[in-house]
Amino acid sequence: MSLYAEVVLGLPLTKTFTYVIPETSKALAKVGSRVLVPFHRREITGFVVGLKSRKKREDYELKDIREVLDEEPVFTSEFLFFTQKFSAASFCSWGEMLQAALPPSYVPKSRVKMSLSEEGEKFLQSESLAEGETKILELLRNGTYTRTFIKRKIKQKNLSLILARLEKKGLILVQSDLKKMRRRVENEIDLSPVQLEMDFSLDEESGRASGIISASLGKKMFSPFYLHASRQKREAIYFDLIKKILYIRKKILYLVPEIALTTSLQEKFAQKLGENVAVLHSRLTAKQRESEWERIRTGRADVVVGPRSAILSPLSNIGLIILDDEHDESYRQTENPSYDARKGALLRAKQASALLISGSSIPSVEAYYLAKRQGYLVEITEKSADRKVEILRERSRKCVLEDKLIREIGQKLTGKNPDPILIFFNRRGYASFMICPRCRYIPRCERCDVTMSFHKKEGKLLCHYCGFSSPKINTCPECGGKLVFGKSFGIEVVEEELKKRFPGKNIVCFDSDRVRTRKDQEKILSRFAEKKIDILLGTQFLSHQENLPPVSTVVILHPEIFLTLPDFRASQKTFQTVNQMTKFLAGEGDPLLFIQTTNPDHYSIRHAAFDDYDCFYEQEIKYRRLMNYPPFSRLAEVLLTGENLRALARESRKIFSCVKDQDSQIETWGPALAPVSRIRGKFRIQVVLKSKKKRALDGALQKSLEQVKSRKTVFIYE
DNA sequence: AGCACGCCGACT
DNA sequence: GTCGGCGTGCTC
Repeated sequence: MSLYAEVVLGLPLTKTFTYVIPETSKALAKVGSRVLVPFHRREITGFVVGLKSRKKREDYELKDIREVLDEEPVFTSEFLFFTQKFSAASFCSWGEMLQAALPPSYVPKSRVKMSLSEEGEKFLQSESLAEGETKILELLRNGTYTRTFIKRKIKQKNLSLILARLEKKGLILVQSDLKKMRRRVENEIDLSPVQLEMDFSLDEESGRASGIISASLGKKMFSPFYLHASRQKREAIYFDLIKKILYIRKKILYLVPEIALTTSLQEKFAQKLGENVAVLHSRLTAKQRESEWERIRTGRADVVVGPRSAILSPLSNIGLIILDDEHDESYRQTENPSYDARKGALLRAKQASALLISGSSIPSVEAYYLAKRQGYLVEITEKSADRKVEILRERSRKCVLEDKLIREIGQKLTGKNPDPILIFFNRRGYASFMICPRCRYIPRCERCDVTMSFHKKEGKLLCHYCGFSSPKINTCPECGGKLVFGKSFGIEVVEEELKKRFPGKNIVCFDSDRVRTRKDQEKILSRFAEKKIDILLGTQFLSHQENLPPVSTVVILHPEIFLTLPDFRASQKTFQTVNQMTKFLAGEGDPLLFIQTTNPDHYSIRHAAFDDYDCFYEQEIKYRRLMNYPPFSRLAEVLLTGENLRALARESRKIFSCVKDQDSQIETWGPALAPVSRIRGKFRIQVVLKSKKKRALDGALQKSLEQVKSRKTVFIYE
């Protein structure tokens, strides 16, 4: 009797595929194993998600599994179940999600490669061929290449036809190669309980908070908590809880928004836990990634620390998931597979009957609202030190820095005890575009629908979306006029202005364009700490540096840039950014905060300046309620991307009409071109759906997406 | 996603 | 009439 396997593939397909398990592999093929399968003239890796002894229908001939790649499955059935639900909730492909859960080297794919045959070699010397054909053969003389490589090298259209012709004539050899990955499987081991010497003494309030949370440990069921407290307090409480979880021999998943934050955490853990901590993220080398992954899978690691992708780590027996800095939008993975790790954390904790602690000092209003309403909010409120705040209304658009600001900075720098100053401004480059005043020509990126930013220091034009750059041009290529800078200036202008106003002072600019390496970062930060820098100017990139020493004066220029974005969370983003920047104010010594803005009365800016989360929340939630935005509704943004704009337009209209047919009460926006309508040569069209009836939205979305052929990404806000 | 098939305009 | 564009459909 034959045995069949249900296989999912790492492609944007919703179906599973049935394969015959050959006699010889019967013992080996298990649920959760990787298999190599033939699929549409290719060989790719699939994942067994079910076994069957009878096939469903006889419509077509089933193919055999070529090879079972694992002796031990890579996925447990719990993990398969989790990813199935998580991918469905994220409207992305299950197979792609499973693929993303493995080290890339574990997902072999056959590459069809072309090489010159002996026949072809002879031909090349004697016969005459079409121009395209000769070019290809000449290229292949140098080696064996894949289709895509040849496509890139030779700018010939309908290449596949020519290749097919050459193959038919026997001039080229087409072979599929496969780099197979050996997987070093270690036996699972049962570690004796960790020797815990972690002693984090908690203050009274933190102790109480930790107590409230750990009280639910005994229940052994899913229990969510939201911890609203400062970073320091949160960390102490997390560690206290981690200790308790380890004691009952369960595992911990600790999520942070950025890879950079894993390093310092890892160090903190390593001192106490040694080998028991694993780190998983995309910047590890292939080898590191494999070894960390196997260590986690085999139960050698008790704690896994990582960014959003770590939600897909092969950890079993989870007792606690920590979701720190819950408000941070980098928990959202924006492409293939797209998901929100916060949603994943919730699902995974539920399935594991684990504790879930979300934490932040500036919660997203959605999460805060829910936590309040469902009674799992734990708060430790601290009054931040008194600060003097001055919000300067910008009067004329022409000046970079208001006179008053210049005076104040000058005083600070020359006063009795001069103290370094931090200045934040969030726009890279010198000017965000150049323009010909005569014919209105503006240099734009070839592959994206944006203007090229002018970077003076590097003397070039740069696209901030795809990274394409070209040398600076002075004259208009259309009419020969002299190009001038567009009116929205960048950080380099601020730097120039500061240097002009304060000659002799040491002014350093810290942005992602000029501070590239880790070493450069550290060099500047340590010089700043030693007070060898008078003014440190930086973009948001600087505000993400967590070990920046506090200073007595912080200046924020134009935080209202975000408010112009067509995004219902613009205020929240502004609040979070500004508030994060104010965290660098020292607690003592008359801290002083300046904000120069065209929008000085906006509540997000005002409340962030005074570090007043509660007031911000009250106002923001009012607005959300009024506008029926999340958390009072569910909002789904469907983004279609592809080379062909016509096809996209057609597909997007399909979504629109299908949703309307399903449920006329769902509010829709668009279809419309996305704010940036083309990136890297791919057009972007979006449809936004909104509904109070969350189930209805999901259902309608599911149904309409089935009919859409183009690449789609769904962002859910709730 | 990739890749083949099949149907329409512009050219040796 | 063919070549070569792109819309359409399929992959166990």
